[in-house]
Formats: sequence, structure tokens, C-alpha cells
Amino acid sequence: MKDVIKRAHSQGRRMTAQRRLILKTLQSIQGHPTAEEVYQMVKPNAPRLHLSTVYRTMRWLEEEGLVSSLWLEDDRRQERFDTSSPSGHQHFVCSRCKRVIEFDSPELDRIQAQFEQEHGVCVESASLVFYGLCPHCLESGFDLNSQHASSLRGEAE
Amino acid sequence: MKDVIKRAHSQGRRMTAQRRLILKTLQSIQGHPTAEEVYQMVKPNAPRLHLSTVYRTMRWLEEEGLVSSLWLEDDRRQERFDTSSPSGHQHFVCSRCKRVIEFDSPELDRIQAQFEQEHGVCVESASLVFYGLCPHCLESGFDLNSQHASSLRGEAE
DNA sequence: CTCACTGCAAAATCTTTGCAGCTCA
DNA sequence: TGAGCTGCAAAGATTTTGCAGTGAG
Repeated sequence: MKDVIKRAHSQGRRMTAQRRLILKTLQSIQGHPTAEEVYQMVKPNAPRLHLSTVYRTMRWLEEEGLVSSLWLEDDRRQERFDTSSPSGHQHFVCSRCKRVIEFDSPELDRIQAQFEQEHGVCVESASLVFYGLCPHCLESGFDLNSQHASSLRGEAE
Repeated sequence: MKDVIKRAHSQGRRMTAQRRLILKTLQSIQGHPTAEEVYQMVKPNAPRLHLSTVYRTMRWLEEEGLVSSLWLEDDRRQERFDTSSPSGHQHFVCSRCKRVIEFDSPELDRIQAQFEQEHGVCVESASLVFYGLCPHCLESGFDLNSQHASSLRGEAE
């Protein structure tokens, strides 16, 4: 936090009450909130806070590399913010309960390297998202579609 | 096309001039157009066509599995439609010229399988997108870190 | 004291929806 | 003929922007 303030100052930025509150809230939670969700969480402590201030703060934190933007196809029109380690991890989204599981995949680097070599491109960043059912929703017998239902019961767990 | 009409009829759907034109246009192109782009392509042949009709038609084709929706972070707020083989291929987007390269990755299945086993989930679909520079933009000396580098040097696109 | 920031409203974008009339089957 | 479709306009949803006033440094 001290660090953030220092860096802000060195850029001619100011640490306001709103920003401090948003930062503190982000640090205290897990998950991938939307701007609206951040707004709702901070609002009780700052009744006059406006959603646009949340957006502006998130954009600032994005520039600082403290959060990153995340677009999950499940709610395609909504931006989410990833507040955990800056980059390099991928996501799984449960189609039923919307829970997000983060994971790392060293093999992804190999896919990327191979693709770069094969196509003569330079890859700057990668986004991998899996969609499916989380263990809990699997257990409660939720069927995404009939095809998979049978294969689930046999194998996993 | 005959097939599409047949299936439409069996669902109580009708093959209108607009839908036929949109279908024909989609079949004649490559790439990942937005609804607006499809609209612009079809409009010369159907002056009264409305954008909402394009959207409705794309939704129908999506249900039919003939096109799929695609969200690339480069223009995060815009839906694109993938008209090639229904699913199973991944995308690379050039950050400069926005060109999209499609590719397949058998290794992705392994990542997926491993993730499923490790976390006890069932993955239904996967979306992998690489962002970077395509061969052409690499050659023209475009530097991601200084967006206007080439234009300042007076280089052609 | 200044200039970055905030709250607010309004705009901008992209997509969906309600409805009256049209048209395919 | 009538249900499904179209064009249009209007609404929705999310994010950004302009501006006047506020407050951090």
C-alpha cells in the first residue's frame, strides 16, 4: 500500500479516500469482481462514491499492473477484474455456479512456443479459459447436456 | 444450404430472403466478422435490411451450430462470429493489424485432461487466444512498446 | 494555491426487444 | 390464412467522458 502511494505520487497522482477504500477492499477479497460488485462492496463505507470513480480507479490499477481485466464468455458483456497475481494464470469457469478456478499450465508455454515457431509470429500474451462443471456441481448431478452426463459419472472424482 | 432450410422447416422456421442472403454471404467469406460487418456486406443486396435482423439471424445460426460467437480482447466490447468449422480451433490475434490466425493444438487436450483430473472438474469447452504480432507486422518493424514507431519513421503499412 | 480527482449527468457503444405490418409455407 | 419474420424505434446494459466543484499535497 505504501508502495502504491509512493508510485502514485511520483506520477503526480493523489491518494484519495475513495482510492484507498477501493484498494483495501480489493486486497481483502478473492475472486473476480465486476466494477459494479466493487462499487457495492465499497459503497457502505463511502455513501457518495460513484460507479464511474470505481471504473477510473480500476483503470488506474490496471495501468499499474495491480489488477488485470478479464472477460469470461459466461457473462460476455461484463468486464471482471483479476486482483490476484498480475498475469500468467489461467481460468476455469463453472457454467452452473459461475465459480472460477485459477490454474497454471506450464505446457501452455510449449503450445505457445510451437505456435510461434510454426507461424513466425511473436506472442505477447495468452488467455486460456475452460468452461465446464466444478466438482460441487458435478456431484449435485447437474446435467449440462445428456452426452456428457454419462461419461462424467463413470470417470471423474 | 438445402440442409439448413430443411432443418429450419422442421423447427417451424422460415427461410426468408434476408436469411438466405446472410447465409450466402457468410459462406462466401473468411474471417470473423462483427454483426455490423455482416450487415454492411449484405446491405447492398438488401437495402432495407436492418442490423437487428442480422443479429437475430446470427443468433439462429449460433443455435444451429453453424457459427459461433467469439470475443477477442482486442476489441473487447464487440462480438465476432466465427463461421468456420464449429469448434475446436483456437485463435491468434495480431495486436497491430488485427489479423486473426486460426490454429489447432492437440496439446491443449492434454492440458485440459490434466486439469480435469487434478481438480475433479468436467471441461465442456475451451477458449485459447494468443495476442502478439503477425509475421507481416514483425517484418515491418512494428514495436509493440511504441505504437507509432513505424508511422513516425514514415514506413508503409 | 493548484491541479488531480470526484460526483453527477450525459454520451457512447453494442445488442436486444416490442410491435405493427409483411410474407413464407 | 396465420404464425414467424422484418424493419423500425426504443429500451437495455455496460463503460466512458465533460464539467463544475472539491480536496490532497
